[in-house]
Amino acid sequence: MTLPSVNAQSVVPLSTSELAAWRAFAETVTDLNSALEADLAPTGLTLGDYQVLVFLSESPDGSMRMVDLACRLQLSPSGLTRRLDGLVKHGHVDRVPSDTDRRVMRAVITDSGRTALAAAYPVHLASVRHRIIDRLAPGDVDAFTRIFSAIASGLQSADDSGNAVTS
Amino acid sequence: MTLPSVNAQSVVPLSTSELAAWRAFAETVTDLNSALEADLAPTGLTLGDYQVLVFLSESPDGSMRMVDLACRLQLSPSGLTRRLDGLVKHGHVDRVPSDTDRRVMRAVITDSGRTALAAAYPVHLASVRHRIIDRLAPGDVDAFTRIFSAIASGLQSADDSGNAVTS
DNA sequence: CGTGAATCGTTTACCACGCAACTATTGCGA
DNA sequence: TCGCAATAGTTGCGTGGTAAACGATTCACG
Repeated sequence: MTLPSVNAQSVVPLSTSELAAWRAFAETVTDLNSALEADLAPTGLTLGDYQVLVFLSESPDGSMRMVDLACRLQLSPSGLTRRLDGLVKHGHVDRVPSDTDRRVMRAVITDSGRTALAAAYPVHLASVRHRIIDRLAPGDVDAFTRIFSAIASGLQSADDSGNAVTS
Repeated sequence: MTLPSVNAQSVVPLSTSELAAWRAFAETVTDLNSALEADLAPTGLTLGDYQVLVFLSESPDGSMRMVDLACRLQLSPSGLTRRLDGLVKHGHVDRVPSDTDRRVMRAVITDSGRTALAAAYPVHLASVRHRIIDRLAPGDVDAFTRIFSAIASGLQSADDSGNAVTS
């Protein structure tokens, strides 16, 4: 504890262009999410509901274990329980106990769920395209992918380890 | 139901590279926010608290009207009221009624608030730098700014107007 | 086998936010 | 100047998230 918190003080500040990048990002993400949510709202699905249906529909048998689904959705177990409650109430998803492991419940997309997803898909597609993709200059699509892949890869391991990010 | 919902169907799907960009973004943003929040947690401030203090400290007299602050924070009036409750309780912010308009309350950053902000600043700076900026290739910083400025500009007007986004 | 650790899902606080209703105040127009 | 719409902030309520505690089940290992 004699060392002055290792490296917190010695970080080189953001340059003007770096600061601009960070601010543009931070100020936009919230609004963007709100817009995507609002675009999807007329379909009767929230963005969260939509993602559940997407993941389930992409599964070969249209079902997933709760744990796996929660992981994909970046949701806590209890959060997924609540989110599924809504989808089950609307008839878009069924809860089915696994026959091989009596601890696990599988979420299964219903016909109603597939119908709702099919109806929401073009709306969401148009939303993403108009709000984001169409705003990008030709070369920026790849830059976009490159940037967030790089950020994501740095996020995987270094949670509270602090400095062991890379070199 | 004869017409295929006007224009939802006619949207051109995402290409492989466009889809990759969208997925990389969508899957990363949540984790990134969690990481920034976790990095800042040891300072005793949430990201939301931090932003309040930043905005107040940037004001010439260290104070702002609730409405203006809520707008900057992209928060509802009630949301700001409650967020300030916490900061006031911790002594980082004072509520002071305006002397020119008795409807308005001004949030004022206290010495304690400036101290907490000064302590949190290098932590947050290091967080943003390590999580984001240092991950970017040289030319990508400007691409980052360009991308989110473009997205933000498209968000400003077109809320539920649907298609009047641009051309 | 059998027992203790690990896993799975839910329930129970608790917290943060938005919406709508409400009070107080201001400002505009007849 | 009177009255009414608009504005500012707070509060009650519903929603949706997490963390922690809990029961049920499975797994690993002696």
